[in-house]
Amino acid sequence: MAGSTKDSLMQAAVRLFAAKGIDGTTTREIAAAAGVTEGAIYRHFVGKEALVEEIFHRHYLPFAAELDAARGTAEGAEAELRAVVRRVYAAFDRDRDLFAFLLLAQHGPMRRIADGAATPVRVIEKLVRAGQRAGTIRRMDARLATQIVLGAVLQPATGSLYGEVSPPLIAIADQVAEAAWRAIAG
Amino acid sequence: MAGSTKDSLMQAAVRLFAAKGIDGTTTREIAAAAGVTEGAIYRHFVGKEALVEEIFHRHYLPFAAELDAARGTAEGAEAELRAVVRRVYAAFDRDRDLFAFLLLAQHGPMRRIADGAATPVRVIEKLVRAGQRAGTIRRMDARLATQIVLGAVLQPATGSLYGEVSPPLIAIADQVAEAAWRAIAG
Amino acid sequence: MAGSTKDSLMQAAVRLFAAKGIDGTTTREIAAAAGVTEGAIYRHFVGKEALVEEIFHRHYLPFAAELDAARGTAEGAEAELRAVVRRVYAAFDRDRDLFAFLLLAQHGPMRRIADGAATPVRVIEKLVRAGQRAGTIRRMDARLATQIVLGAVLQPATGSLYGEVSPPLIAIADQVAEAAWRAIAG
Amino acid sequence: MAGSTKDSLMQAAVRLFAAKGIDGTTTREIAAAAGVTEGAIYRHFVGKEALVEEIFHRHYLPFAAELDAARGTAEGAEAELRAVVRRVYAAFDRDRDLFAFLLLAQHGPMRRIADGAATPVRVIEKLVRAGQRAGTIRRMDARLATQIVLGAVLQPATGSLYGEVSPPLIAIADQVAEAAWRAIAG
DNA sequence: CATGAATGAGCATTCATTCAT
DNA sequence: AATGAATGAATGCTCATTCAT
Repeated sequence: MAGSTKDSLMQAAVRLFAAKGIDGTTTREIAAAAGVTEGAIYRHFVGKEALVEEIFHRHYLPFAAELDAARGTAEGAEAELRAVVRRVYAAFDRDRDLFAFLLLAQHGPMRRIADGAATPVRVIEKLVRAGQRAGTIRRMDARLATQIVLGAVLQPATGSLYGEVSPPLIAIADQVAEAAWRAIAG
Repeated sequence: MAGSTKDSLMQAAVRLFAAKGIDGTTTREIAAAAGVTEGAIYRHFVGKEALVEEIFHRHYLPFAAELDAARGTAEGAEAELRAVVRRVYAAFDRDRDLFAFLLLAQHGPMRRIADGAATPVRVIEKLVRAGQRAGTIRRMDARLATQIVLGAVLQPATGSLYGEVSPPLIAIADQVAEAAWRAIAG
Repeated sequence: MAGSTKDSLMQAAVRLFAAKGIDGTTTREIAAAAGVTEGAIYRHFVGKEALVEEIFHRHYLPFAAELDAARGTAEGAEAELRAVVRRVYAAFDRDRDLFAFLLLAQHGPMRRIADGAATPVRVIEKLVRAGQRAGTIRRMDARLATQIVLGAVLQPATGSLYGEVSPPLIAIADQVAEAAWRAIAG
Repeated sequence: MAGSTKDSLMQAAVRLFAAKGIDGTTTREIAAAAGVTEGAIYRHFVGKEALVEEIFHRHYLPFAAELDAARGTAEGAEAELRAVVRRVYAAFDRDRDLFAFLLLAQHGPMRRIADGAATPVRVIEKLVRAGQRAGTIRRMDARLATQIVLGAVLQPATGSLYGEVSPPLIAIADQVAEAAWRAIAG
């Protein structure tokens, strides 16, 4: 299959980035983990930064679209939120390394890239604003409400990475969705 | 004045770490920002890692103690939570760089250090368990409830660093405390 | 050609080590003398110390074996000593830098390595003990007799490095061998 | 007493130089071993090199004079040699560190300094030339004969530093002197 | 005399990247 | 496509030395 080495590199990079950070991971380590030499990286990516960006693009924006689609299938803000949380935790359970990478990449060099785009944050914000218009979500700053929900949902995922919460996360999805809902319900 | 250079170094380091990450900040940069040469770092710290650890120790554990004290002055879990959130946001407003550093250092090399100790996380957990015993907080996994509250409180701080929420945070402390409370209230 | 850069590095290192000592020679200088950049050193050696050790291993123990072989071809301790001295001085004339390096490395970090092994010192000691059993060498502490012979043979080589004795040393090999022999003959 | 710190520094330096070489010993280590701070070194010496030179001057040339005096009290080359060896080994037994330093300093930066001067080497050479004139020492290149004797005498000292020969050396002085004498006797 | 903080040049080593094969 | 050798800049750190106190 075409791109086998490229995939190995991206997979190895995700694992290492999740464990040691982007700056803390060297090209040598990535190559070694993928079973190739450093030079091979540059056959598939312009450089380390491009490798990071490609992983991010390949997963972050599609993930936002996936989330938005899940939201669209539900009726009412509460059901939408439950659908979104389920989808987030399913993604987490599917590939923890990738999720951890996405979590930390947002604080790093990916800030600009994710700026205007349809990110997961914007999906939740849309949901919040619709709920407020419908009167089911309390009147408060929508950006703030979004951050509160985001934190309530993502922090258990982070906590799971560090052993504070037991996997799989899908098992607690509805519980968290309900808690997040009460936090902002009108 | 005692410790002037050492303090300059720590202050400069916090600012740079918050902006570019620990691995992304060089000793050269820290020294330049503090107005000294690199060698001076090593008169005050064993190495870069020791500098990171000293900043962490000097602020993280004391911060947890401060939080626990704030919690102790309030009556009932709801009031306790409000007091804790106020204290957290006051700390954030006081020194955003330091708060940002503390936030990211937890994911990095500080994990072990903060392990058993009386961390902010444990302060909230204590509050949650007490509330559950008193029947004011819903019966659910205490660790999970802690993570939900933690996320609801800290994510707005993170969002503030990235322009999603307007400073000062103290202005929204009670609002957030109330939202976090509803999320877990019985 | 195999190992060209590696060989250049080792050759350059030997020359510089002989002239300025191991601690007194920098990786910068070695790389420059070999016509490469510093980084190239680390493709071939784990570090500076490993470079020193590899030079030592590649020459010191083989040299001991060569000496032992020369000893084995002669009959009687006196002839053996003459054969050994000839071989030592031939090696010196062949590569003075290498010999100088071997001489000084023995006092430095190579002490342990050469400890139990079949070193040149042990070759001479074997010769001495055999001579004593045969009655051609005086009864005295074999270790001491070995050191006396060793000094009588090596000091002219050291002296040659400093202009006290004219090269080539092979020209005085028999003379020195005879003097060393008389020193310990029965 | 005046010069107490200076003496401590020189004594500490000798010990460290003997153990780790001159380049391998740092000013920090010397200061620490002497119980002062680095700055104190520069109150007594222009720099590290001056410290090395002062130790060398204070001991090497006086030692040569002592040797020459010892030689002068004996009658005939053989007796002279015995007197010299006794004095050398007595010096070794008195301060092994100092002797080891002197031994290695000769290969290092002290070469020029010791060049024209009345060094121990020249004392032995004088003895050899006189013996050759008197007919008691074989006719051979005097510089070579000097090196042979030098090696036969000093190598057991070096060997003693490395555990090949048991101290005290004064116990084997006459034995070594006799061996060295036979090596060059007519 | 001695300290302790600071310097600035230099150290061994590592990095992301290039390129001939 | 991939390798393996090489680069050159940068990294964290150490060195001998200086100097105000």
